[in-house]
Amino acid sequence: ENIFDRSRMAPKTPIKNEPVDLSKQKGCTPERNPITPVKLVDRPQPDPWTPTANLKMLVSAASPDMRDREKKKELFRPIENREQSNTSDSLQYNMVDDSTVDEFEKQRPSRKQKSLGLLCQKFLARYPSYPLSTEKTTISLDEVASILGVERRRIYDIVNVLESLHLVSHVAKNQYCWHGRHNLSQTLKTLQEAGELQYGELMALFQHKEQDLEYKFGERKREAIPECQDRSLLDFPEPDCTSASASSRKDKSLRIMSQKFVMLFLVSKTKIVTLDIAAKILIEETQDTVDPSKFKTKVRRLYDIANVLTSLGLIKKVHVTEERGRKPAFKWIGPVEFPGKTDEPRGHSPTSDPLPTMQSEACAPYQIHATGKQRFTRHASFNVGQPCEGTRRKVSSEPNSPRQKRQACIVNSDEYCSKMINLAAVCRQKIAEDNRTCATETTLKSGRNPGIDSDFCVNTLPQTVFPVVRADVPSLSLPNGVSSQTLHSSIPAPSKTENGKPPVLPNQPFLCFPSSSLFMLCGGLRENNLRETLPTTGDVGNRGAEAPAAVLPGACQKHSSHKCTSPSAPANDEEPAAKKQSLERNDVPLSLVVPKKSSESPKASSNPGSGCTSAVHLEAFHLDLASPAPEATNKDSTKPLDSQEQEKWPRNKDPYERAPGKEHISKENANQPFPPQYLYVQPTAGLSSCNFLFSANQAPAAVSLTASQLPSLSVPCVVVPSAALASFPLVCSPTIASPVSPVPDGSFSAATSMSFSMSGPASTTPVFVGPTAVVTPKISPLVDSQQPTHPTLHLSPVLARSCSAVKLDSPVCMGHPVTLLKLQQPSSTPLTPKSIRPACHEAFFKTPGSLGDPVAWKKNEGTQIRNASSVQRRLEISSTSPD
DNA sequence: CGATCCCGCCACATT
DNA sequence: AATGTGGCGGGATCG
Repeated sequence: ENIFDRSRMAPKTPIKNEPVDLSKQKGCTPERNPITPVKLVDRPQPDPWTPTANLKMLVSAASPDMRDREKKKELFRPIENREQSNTSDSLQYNMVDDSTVDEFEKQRPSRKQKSLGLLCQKFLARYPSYPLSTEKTTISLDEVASILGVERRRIYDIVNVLESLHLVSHVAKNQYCWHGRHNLSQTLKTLQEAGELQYGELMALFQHKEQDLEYKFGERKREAIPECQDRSLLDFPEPDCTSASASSRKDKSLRIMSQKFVMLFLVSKTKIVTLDIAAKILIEETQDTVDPSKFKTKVRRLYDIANVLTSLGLIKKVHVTEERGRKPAFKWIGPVEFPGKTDEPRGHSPTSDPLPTMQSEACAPYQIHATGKQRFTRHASFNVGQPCEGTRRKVSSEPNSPRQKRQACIVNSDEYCSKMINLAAVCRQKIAEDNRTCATETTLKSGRNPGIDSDFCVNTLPQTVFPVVRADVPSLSLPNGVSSQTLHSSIPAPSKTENGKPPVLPNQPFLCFPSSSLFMLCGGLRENNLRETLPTTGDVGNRGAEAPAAVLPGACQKHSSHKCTSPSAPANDEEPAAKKQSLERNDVPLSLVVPKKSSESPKASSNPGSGCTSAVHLEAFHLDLASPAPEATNKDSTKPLDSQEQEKWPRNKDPYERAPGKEHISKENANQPFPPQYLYVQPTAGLSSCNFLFSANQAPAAVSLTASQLPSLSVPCVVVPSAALASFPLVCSPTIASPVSPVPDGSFSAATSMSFSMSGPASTTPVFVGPTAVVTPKISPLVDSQQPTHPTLHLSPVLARSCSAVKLDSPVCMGHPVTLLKLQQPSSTPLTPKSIRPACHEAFFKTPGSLGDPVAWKKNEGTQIRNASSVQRRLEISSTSPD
């Protein structure tokens, strides 16, 4: 070091460092002695040099060199690192020694250059946003700190925020594991849900205006509310923190603050949060008396967090001018839709890894769900996907406990808002009660799951709720444009409807059968024969029961890596949570029908295989598509997918026009008469080992299948061993394989066959069954290519999406691109002011996911695609900002 | 002068 | 006790 100093610093050093340097200097060079004194004399020293400072200088000076040598010189200019502010002083003396010094001086690190935001960018630049699942990237704090030329403390600031979003995880001492943004949307979704529970009302209050009212309603609408309420209510009261463990003060840490901060954005209607409001909300304890100092401190922290979030591209700084003047604020510019769409799918699979942590940390409140344990188990398995598994273990084990504590803490913090919340709570309770009546059964189901982790709870609850909420089917049948609207409207309605009809809302498109084991899934495909299955659904449907023929094969694809839907039943079957099975389609299943017992009968009748299960769960997902013709008979569907797709493609070209909204949809509809629907019948516990999937019909699929290869399968139903399902997530993509997919139908058939065979044994890998041939390998490439082009995406992309989705995190598969689009549009569309539907969607998705096994899809193949989320984003963008 | 937020002390946690 | 973490707030810098 000394040497080093001499070469470079020598001149400067003397000036600055009085005592220390002197000693050193003396040792080193007598010459300087004289100098030093002079300097001192000259300058009374503005510099507060401290021994530490010297050390720092040395270190900093050294570090840069190190970097250059060792690493690439790339990084930054040494300048940054150096703190020598010696400038003036040094100049005088130093001039002699080094002219170069001056330069450094000039460049002195302006504050900005050292900002946390910039530092964070550098940090992020070192790691891929979407690392391959296979590669686990470990981050060494010391290493990074030295490379970036900052103190480790700063790295903590960054890492803590990143950890709150699950971009990294704390593996071990000084070691963090980089996950990238694969799970980001999932995390955000979770946070949003949590946020709604905790802050929805508060935010509404803060954001006064008439909006508030709406806001509240909207929130209530969302599934979260009811659920949350229960939880929240429960949780809040609990002072658990204390008891649970000595809550370490750390619990409140930056991490939690960060999550809460993000929640505020996600809950905020405007997506803009002012610092003061955030600080007020986040300050624990009495909101009444806001200790000024505390407030100030909080704001400081928020700046720290905001800097990191800004670097992540999730928020941006803005100013809001209010009566009083302009206030600093931040606007959320990250993804927003997860709830409904993107997230849904993800929810399932992604939940596995990310959620656990997330939930534990952030969402202490949600514990209710039953699903928990199962997930846990799976959870472990899930880990596979993630990069740092080995580490994970630790994490999972270790962190959990601590995190739990944290949760407790969180709860407490929430309490501070209790007053405000209480008001809301009252309302919620009412609502919740209503819901409960309806949901009770469902809940019970969830409850069945023996082990429930608090972590998972969040998801499950909402899910459970959803089913309940949606009652009406009518909307389902809706024609195109209408359908989309209805869906949305319907969704919101429920919440509002709280008035009284919990179980079935008139408006709602879906019927809820509390205990029903059946779920209907509606694929984007036009014809789903499913409706037959459900009386109510019938509307959806379409043609008769027979229609359903198109079996899953076409519709559903399983992908080993993909997460598709999950079927749920936990592999074990022990607890066949009815819901779990839900498939998800990521698509946006508009409606969900859960006919319970009653439904069973119908289904059973309808289904040949039904016999297996006395209690079958039927899940129906509905794509919003308003397909023009519900009528579209099977036969229509029978049209070769290709043809349809082809048509679509061309159209895709014009996406822009469509984009605006419904119109777009209508077109699609035209193309696709119906969203395909699938019925998934789960065997009740133990009953059958087989699961049946019925495709509403996708003609194409059916056709292809039968024609090409699965003559035997002519039957509309696909039977999948429950066990298999459990282990695999099913994805049903009503949509046809995009033309892109090279795989011929034959492949498809093969796939199907495989699925069956697979089912028997418990294979961990999910099978993807698609009407069209699905090619796993291909998928990835396709996805990539497609992604870039957003417009096209929506159409063909189905597969891609599904794939992508799968790859990513989302457990759910998106089967129907179209549907998604539609949904999004509406949501994105300015038309409906309220974003209600999103919530609904989310709930939707969640349900399956949460219920369903938490398949650990996410891992999937190594190659992960940016997810559906990205796609969605694009979509949204396109739709939202129509050019 | 208010908005930002760097810096690093020091308490607490972990090893 | 050493070391890792990270809460916290003084006070510098920015605009």
